[in-house]
Amino acid sequence: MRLCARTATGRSLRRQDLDVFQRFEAVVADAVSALVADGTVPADAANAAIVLEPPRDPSHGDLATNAALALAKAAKTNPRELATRIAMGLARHPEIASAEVAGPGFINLTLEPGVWQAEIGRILAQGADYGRGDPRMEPLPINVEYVSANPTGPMHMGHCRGAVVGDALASLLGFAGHDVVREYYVNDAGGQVDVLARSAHLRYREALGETIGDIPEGLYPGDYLVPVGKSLAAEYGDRFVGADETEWLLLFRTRAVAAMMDMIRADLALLGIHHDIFSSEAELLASGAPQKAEAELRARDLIYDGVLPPPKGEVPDDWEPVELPLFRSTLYGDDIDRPIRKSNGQWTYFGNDMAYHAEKARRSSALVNIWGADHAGTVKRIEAAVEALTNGQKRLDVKLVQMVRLFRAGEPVKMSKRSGNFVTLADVVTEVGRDVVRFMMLTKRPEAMLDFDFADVVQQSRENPVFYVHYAHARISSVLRKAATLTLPHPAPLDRLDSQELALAGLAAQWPRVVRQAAAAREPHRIAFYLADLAGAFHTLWNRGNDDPAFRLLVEADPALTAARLALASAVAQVIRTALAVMGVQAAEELR
RNA sequence: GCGCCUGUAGCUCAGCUGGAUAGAGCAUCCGCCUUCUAAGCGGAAUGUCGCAGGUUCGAGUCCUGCCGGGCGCGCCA
Repeated sequence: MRLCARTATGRSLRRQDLDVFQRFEAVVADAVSALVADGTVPADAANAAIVLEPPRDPSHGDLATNAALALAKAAKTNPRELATRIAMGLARHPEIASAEVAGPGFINLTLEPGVWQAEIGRILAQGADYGRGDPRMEPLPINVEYVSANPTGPMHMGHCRGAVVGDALASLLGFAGHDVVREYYVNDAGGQVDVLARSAHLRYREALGETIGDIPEGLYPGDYLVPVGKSLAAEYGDRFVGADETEWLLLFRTRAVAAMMDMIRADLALLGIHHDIFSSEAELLASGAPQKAEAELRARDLIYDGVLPPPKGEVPDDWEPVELPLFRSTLYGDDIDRPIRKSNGQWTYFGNDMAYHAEKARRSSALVNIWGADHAGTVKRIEAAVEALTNGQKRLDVKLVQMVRLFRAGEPVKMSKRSGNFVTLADVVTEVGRDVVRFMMLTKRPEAMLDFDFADVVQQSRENPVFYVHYAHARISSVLRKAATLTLPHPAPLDRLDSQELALAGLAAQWPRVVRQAAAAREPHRIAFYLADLAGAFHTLWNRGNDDPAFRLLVEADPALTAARLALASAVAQVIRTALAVMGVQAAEELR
C-alpha cells in the first residue's frame, strides 16, 4: 500500500492533501508497520494485498479492511485475534469513532462525523479539481488511440461507441493525473483508399457532365464524394478523364482522403471529440519504418521466412502454400505466426501497424487502443509485436468495444452498408443530442453489446440514467438559484447535518477513489454507474423533504440548517458536474 | 474446427482487479401522493451467479473441462 502520493517533482504530498481513502489507507499501513516493527508480522508479508474499501453493507461502518485476513497466515495467528490487535490501535486514531472486528476477521471502521463534514468543505474549496489526481512521474504521455476509422466516408453509428469510450478514457486518464495523447491512425495507404480514389474519379467524370448511372459494385456509392469530384474537375478540367489510373490515382486518393478526414473531424466535433495527433499510414510507410522494425526483429530471430499451414476449418479453393516473412507471435500466445509482407512484397496491414506501434511506443509511457470487437482476432499479434519491439518494457492494452444495436421504440433499425443506408453519427447526435449519446455509450461495460433506443434515451423518467443524473443536478441548481437571495451564516455549521445527509457526503467523497480505480482499470463506464448511484442517493434525500417539509434543503425558519444543507447539495452538484465533465457531458442547470 | 468476448432476479444490467448475508432499475405485489422540491414516493418479494471440477482462510471474480449466445478466422482493412 502506498503511504503517500508523490508529485512530478518527487515532493511528498502532505496527508491533508490526500482524499479520505488514501488518508486512512495510510493509517492502516502505519498500523501494519507497527506489527512489523514489534515482530508480529514478518517484513516481507507487509505488502500483502491489503485493501481498504467502503463496505457494501452500511451497517458495517464507513470503511472496512481485510488487513488481518491478509496477514494472519504470515503472522501464524488466527485472523480474528490479529484483527483485534490492529483494531485496538486504530480505535485510538482521533478521526476513528470505532474499529470493530467482524466476520472472519474484517475490521470495520466508523469515522467521526467531522471527517465527512470536512470533506464537504474540501469539495467546495477544490471545486472542479476535487478528485483530480496528482501529476504522475512518467516522462512520456499515455497514448490513447481511438476511432481510427478508415477515411472512406462519414462516421456512422458503428464508430460511435469506440469514439466515446476512447475519448472518455483519455479524459479520465488525464483527470487522474496522467499526461495523455489522443491519437487517430489514418489508414490512408491500403486498398480501401484506392477504391475511394476510383470512386472519386467517377464523381469527377460526373462533375464534367458525364452520366455515370448506378455506382458499380465495389465502389463507394455515397454522394459525399460529389463535392470532391467537383473540386477536382474545377481544378484540373478533363485531363484525367481518359488517363491511365497511374496518372491520377495518388492525386485523387490524397484529395479524397483529405476531404473524408475533414468530414470525420467535423462529425467527431459534434461529439466534442478532438484528437491531438493524426498519424498517417502512408507517411509511416514512406519513412521506411516497417523496414526498420523488420530488420530489428529479424536480428533477434523474431521474424523468419516460412510457410503458414492452411487455415483451419473450411479451406478456400484457391489456397496455396507461399513463403512469407512471418513474425513469431506464437511466442506470445498467438495461434499462428503472422505475415508482415504479402507475396507481392507489399506490407500487410499488420506489417505497417507493427511499425506504427513501435513508433508510438517510443513516444509514450503506455499504449491503449480502442478497437471494435470485429478486430478481436488481431489483438494478440499486435500486443505481441509491442512486447517484442519494446523488449517487454511497454505494454499495449487493446480495449475491445462491442457493437451498438439501434432501436426505434422497440423496433430494430435496419441498416445495410451496401445500399448506403446506414445511420450516421451526425444523424444520431442531431436527433438526441451530444450529451445523451455520450452518456448512453458509457452505461454498459464496453465489451458487452449495447442497445440504443431513440425513444428510451430521451425519456424523462427514473429508468433513464441520463435524465436521472441531470435531474439531480438541475434540482440542486434550482434550489441554489432560489437561495441566492437568502442571508445565510458563514461558514455553514456542517455539524447540523444528520447521518443520512453525511452518508450522501460520504458517497460524494468517493469520487477521488472512483477516479483512481476507473483510471487504473481503464474503465470509464464506472463513472456513469457512480453518477447514477450518487444521483439516486440525492433524490432519496430530496424525497424526504417532499414527505416532510422539515427535511427540505431550504428551511426558512432555520438559516443555519439551510446553509449546512445547501453546502452539502452544492458539494454533490460539484461532483456531478466534475464527473459529467470527465465523461464529456455538460451538467444541466434546468430541465426542459 | 480454432481464437476472442459473453452467460448474475421474470426483463435490462452493476458487482470497486479474491472478501462478509451477491446489488440497482424496470416489471410484480402492498401502501401512499395528484403535489411545480413537477416529470411520482415508500415498502415487500425475487437468485443453482450457465454446468462440473480445481486453487485457498474465502470464488460471481482466478485455473481446467463442458454447454448456450455474439464476433472473427489464409497475404483484407
